[in-house]
Amino acid sequence: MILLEESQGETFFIIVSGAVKVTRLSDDGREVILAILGESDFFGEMSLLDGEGRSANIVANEDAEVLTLSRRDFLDCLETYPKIAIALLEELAIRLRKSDQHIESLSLSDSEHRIAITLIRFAQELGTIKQGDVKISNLPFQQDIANMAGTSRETVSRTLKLLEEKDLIKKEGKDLIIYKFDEFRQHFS
Amino acid sequence: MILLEESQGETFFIIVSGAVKVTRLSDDGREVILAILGESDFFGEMSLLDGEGRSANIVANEDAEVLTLSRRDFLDCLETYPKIAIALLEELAIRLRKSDQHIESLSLSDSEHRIAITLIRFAQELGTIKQGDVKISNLPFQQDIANMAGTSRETVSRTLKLLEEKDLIKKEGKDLIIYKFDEFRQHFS
DNA sequence: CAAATGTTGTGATAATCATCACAGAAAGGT
DNA sequence: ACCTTTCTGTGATGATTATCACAACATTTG
Repeated sequence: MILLEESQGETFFIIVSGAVKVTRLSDDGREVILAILGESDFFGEMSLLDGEGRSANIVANEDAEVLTLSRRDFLDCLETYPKIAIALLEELAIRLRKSDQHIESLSLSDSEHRIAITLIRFAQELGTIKQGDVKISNLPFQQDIANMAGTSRETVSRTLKLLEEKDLIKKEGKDLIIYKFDEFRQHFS
Repeated sequence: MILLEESQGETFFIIVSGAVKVTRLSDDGREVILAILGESDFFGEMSLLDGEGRSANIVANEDAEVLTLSRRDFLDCLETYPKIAIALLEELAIRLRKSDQHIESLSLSDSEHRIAITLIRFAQELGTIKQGDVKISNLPFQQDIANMAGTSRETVSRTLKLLEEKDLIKKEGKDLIIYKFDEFRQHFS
C-alpha cells in the first residue's frame, strides 16, 4: 500500500517500474478500482492541487519503484515552468476523458460490455501488440476485473468463458490474448 | 445545444448565468449526464488541452449566458500566468474527485443510494441552504436524474416517493427540499 | 512436499431493476 | 381556452445479475 484514502498528502509520485491500482473502499469493505497506472504514469497530484485528503488508495499490484517529489518542489516547479503545468493539465484532461467513458459504460452497458471495456483498458495500459492481437501478461485477478467493471467475480468468470467461446479472447495461463484488438474495441465501445 | 460530442473544438467557455448539463450519448440514443455546471463554472478546456475532439455534449438546461475564449488566447493565458494554470489544475483535480465518487457510487450502490447521491450533487451545484435544509429550485426532470444516476425514469419516480415517505425529502411543485442536508449526505455517501 | 491459503468454475436461487403499458397531471403553443 | 406535447405515477412482468455454496485447481509457505 503506497497511499491511503483520506490521509493528508504532501507528496507527488512518479512510477519508474511496476504497476499500481487506484482504488476506493466502501464502508462495508467492497473495493472499486478506478484505474491501473503503469510505468511513467504519476499520482498524488490531486491532494497537492486542491488541498483535500487523498481521494483514493494506491496499491502496488506487483513490485514497483516510484520517485517522489515534495509539495513545495512540485508547486515551485509548476510556477517556474508553465510548460510543465500545461503538460500536467493535458494529462488530467486525458484522465477526465477516461473517467467519463468509465461512467458512461457503468451507466449504460450490461456486464458483458463492461467487462470487455475493462479488458480494453487493461490492454491499453499493460498490453503488448503482436499482429493485431494484444497480449495482456499477468492479467489481474477476476476479483480486480470485477471491481473495476462494477460487477461480481462470478460474472467475470462466466463472461470470460463466453468471450472465449466466441473466439474473441484466449486465456493462456496468466496471460490473456485479445484477438483483433481494433475490431474488439470497435465492437464493445 | 452549445457543444457537440466529437466535434473539433477551438473555444473555451465560461458560464455567466444559467446552468448546463454535460452529457454523452450512446449509439442507440440513450443519454448519460456526467455533470451539471452552473454560474462561474467553465467547460471546453479538455479539447483545447489534449487536442482530441469534444468529449461530451453541452446542453443548456435553461437560458444561459456564456463567455468564450479562443484556443490561442486560452493557451497564451496559461503560459503567461502560471497562477491561472494552477487554478485550472485545481479545478480539474476537483472534477476528477467528483468523477471518482460518481464511479464509486455507480459501481457499489443500489438505485436508492445512487438517486440520493444524485440529489446531493444537484443540491451542491444548484441548491440554497435554509436552516440545515437545502432547497433545489427547478429540480431537473426525472429523466435527467435517471440519466445521471444510471437508472430508469420509473425507478426515480418510485424512489422519490419512497424518500418522501421516509420524510427525508419533500416535493413542492418544481422545487425539492432535502431535510437535514448534512445527515442526508452522511447517510447516503 | 504437505498443508494452508488463495483463485477460479459453475449450478441453483433470489433480488433488483428495466421495460412495457397506460392514465392522469402539468406545461406550452396558437 | 383548447389542443398538443411533455412529464409523472404506478401496476405487471421478465431479464439480468448478485449471492450463496462448494468443488477443483493453483500458489505460497513452513
